Amino acid sequence: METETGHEEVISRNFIERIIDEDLAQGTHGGKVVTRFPPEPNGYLHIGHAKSICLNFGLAQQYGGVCHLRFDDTNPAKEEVEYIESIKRDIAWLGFTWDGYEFYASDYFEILHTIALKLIAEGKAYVDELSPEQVRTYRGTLKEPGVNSPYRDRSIEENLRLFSEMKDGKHAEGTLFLRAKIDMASPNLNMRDPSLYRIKHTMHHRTGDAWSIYPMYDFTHPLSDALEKITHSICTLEFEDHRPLYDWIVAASGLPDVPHQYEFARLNLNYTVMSKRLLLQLVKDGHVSGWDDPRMPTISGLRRRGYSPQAIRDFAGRIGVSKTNSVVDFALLDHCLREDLNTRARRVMAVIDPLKVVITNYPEDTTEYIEADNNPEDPSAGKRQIPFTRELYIEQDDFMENPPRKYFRLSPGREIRLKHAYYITCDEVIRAEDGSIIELRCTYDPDSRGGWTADERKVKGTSHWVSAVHALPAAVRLYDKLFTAEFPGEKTGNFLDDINPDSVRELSGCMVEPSLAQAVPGDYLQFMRTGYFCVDSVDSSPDALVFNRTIPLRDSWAKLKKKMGI
RNA sequence: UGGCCGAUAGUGUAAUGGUAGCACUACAGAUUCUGGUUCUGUUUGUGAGGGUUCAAAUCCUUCUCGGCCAGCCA
Repeated sequence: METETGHEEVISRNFIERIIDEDLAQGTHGGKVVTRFPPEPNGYLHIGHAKSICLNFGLAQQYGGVCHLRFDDTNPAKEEVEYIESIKRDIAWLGFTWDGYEFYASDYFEILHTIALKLIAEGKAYVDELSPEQVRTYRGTLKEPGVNSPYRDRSIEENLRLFSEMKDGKHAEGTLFLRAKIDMASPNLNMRDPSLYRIKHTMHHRTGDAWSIYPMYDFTHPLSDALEKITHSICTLEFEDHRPLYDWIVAASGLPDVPHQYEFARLNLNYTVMSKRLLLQLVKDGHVSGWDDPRMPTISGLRRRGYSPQAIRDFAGRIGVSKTNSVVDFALLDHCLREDLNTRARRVMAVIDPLKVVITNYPEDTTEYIEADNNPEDPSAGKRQIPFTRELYIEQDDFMENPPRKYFRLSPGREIRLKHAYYITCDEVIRAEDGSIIELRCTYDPDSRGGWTADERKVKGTSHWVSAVHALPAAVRLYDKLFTAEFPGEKTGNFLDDINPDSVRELSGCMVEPSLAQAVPGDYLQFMRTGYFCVDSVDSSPDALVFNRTIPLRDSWAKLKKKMGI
């Protein structure tokens, strides 16, 4: 890329790109780049996974390689088909394709078993029968070395026989297990004879009851990578300690292709939680309506909330890739969202908290249609006609009887502009018996049609509005952060203590412009002057519209109000 | 304190021996038929000490702080 000065622009690369560049230069993997995204189907994908997905699929795209989607389904006790479906849906929605490269670790069970046999035959693995408690004791501690299991030096024949019995389901869970024979004194606990296979008499969602032994992650993962000829196996920081084991397993297998593992820092976001265990708890305990609750940081939650895949991908690109543990500010995600939605969202008028306005000098029984831009940021989005009549609704917030300084919306005697329509002046305030304001009587200036006048007089305030007879009633859900604390659970140790009691507020009786009758889930909408919204994909129906607020518009008036102490 | 990893404005991320930059946030102003958008500007940084060098965020060294690891989970 050339800059204006003609100098070559330095394109900064993250540490993984540099490694790949170097590998390509050295011809390490025959010039190939093959990555993989290896979710365990035991929960829904969240924004942290999106970072990994964008990284792995993005790298493959960038280097003309491929990225495999591989389900790491080695623990049937926790995994379900529902999760596989949701994961595929989410990755596709984010905009990535894996074509024919869809794999399952369970497809390798047969060959994995063969490799296990080979390790046993070479004296690199043995069947142990220590109890789980004993295993813990024998493993030693962080500072003290472990002790060899008394079963460590069984004959190869006996190991083979026992392993075969395990496979044939002749033993109970937790009795026998296969472990690698490495080094019980290693300072790296992962190398203290890690387990390779455990007995589980559980139905597997793909292999059914074919197996009563299942391979462990540390055995399965490196071999799956080698089998698929993965070149760069990218995982998160907590697996750094596993890399020596990863390399040991690949070497012991004798498989020809040697993938390498690289670790990067997982995404942390403030004001939310990112572990599947905690997210599962929110779902199971009913703190949210499900994995796709619009307050959840899951991909499906963000989608239902109205996020665009482009915004999420942009975010993933901006947070960078490094080995530094960090916490990204939620404000950056907000920014990416608003920036994308600003160009994408169709502008509509919706009054969330209606206040009736009667224009006394406007004829009754007259409807005039006013033209409005669908998106001022994008002329190709076209225009539409909006009905204007004598009786309208505007936002309660857009009227104040005794306005403070710098308030330039409607108040008695003051003139404002109705967006796209006319200037109106408030003449009279109508109250209910309890004193509350229920209606405004206004007059309009017929010469201000379209929102301007020939005399070019300044009208600072502009309100959105809907025609009372044409407006569609709707429910609107105003979402806020799920947690009030920047680091949920930091104070008390229990993240539930920091749940935001006002994370959702549902308003009914909102009035939206008639064009919204055609809105469908997946549409990106901006309720002018209010925020970005979408049609709720679960609860909305044509005769009972439900909108979710994706994110409010920036509101400098709210800031000002706060500063002035109002 | 066994091992591994990390530390650059408030946050995230560049600079790989040669002018510490970018984005977000915050703040100030301009523009605006959305108090949106857009534009302009401002504040703030190399964890500490020592060393090598003409020159150190970068190399060496000591220290400090933080993260991860003792599942038959991934």
